[in-house]
Amino acid sequence: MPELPDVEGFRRVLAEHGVGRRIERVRVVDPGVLRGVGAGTLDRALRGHRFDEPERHGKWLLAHTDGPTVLLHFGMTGSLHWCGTEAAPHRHDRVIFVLDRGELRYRDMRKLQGVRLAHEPDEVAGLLAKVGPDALSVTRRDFTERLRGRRGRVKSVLTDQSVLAGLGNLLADEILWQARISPWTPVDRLDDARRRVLFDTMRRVLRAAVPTGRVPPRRSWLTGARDSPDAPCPRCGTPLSRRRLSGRGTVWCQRCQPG
DNA sequence: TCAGTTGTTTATAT
DNA sequence: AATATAAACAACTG
Repeated sequence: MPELPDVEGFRRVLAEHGVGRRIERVRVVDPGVLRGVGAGTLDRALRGHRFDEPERHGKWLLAHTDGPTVLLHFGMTGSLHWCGTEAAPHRHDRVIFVLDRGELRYRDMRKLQGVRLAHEPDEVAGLLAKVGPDALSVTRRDFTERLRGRRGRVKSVLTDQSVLAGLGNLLADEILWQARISPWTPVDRLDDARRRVLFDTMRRVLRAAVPTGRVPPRRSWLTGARDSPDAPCPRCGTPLSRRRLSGRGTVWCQRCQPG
């Protein structure tokens, strides 16, 4: 699930239940999700510290404390939950931050990404060095600059986290469908007007999705149709087209998005 | 049994 | 050098 709006939802969970709370201990249920840090080190580094206001950058969640920072990435199936200590364990709880009030649980079925630890701000910067500007806070000027001079298909560029951070497969398809731009369009063939439409549409889709904490399945959106195999375009009724683009299942409307 | 899945990295080819 | 593609990672569903 996790794309920018999902991770923004996890940030809110952490902001609501974690900020100001003391970390009593860290229970690593499955060390398979730890990246570059061991269970003992993680626990010792965080014990006694309190969570500060968290940040999100693209699909990364930065769980700051008054000591180190924990970096969470949710891959395709991760999530973050708060619950009381007595709550039943979930099969896919991998790391549990035991607080002085309840627990924050990093849950993930597939373990494609995981949990990192940064002792210093420089270490955080190092881990995010290759990540582009956040899709929700990037300016139109910066957005345009970053698209200019790139080649390849517009969808591949939009989902390239080093160009722009936060857009995944669903969001990219949705934004391009709403902007009436074919995902197969070479990005260097977009003129100023089309780039502006793309930017405005991206912001509109993100702003609609973020409060829901997901990419919402709406009837009037492509998201509401793409899961049914023979679904028509919600806008014009034309049967939707499906094909793989850079290895990802891609859905678009040939009539609304010519190219 | 087989294909597919909302992410990222790596190897290989162009 | 930059892009494109496939595979790998791991777990599960239809």
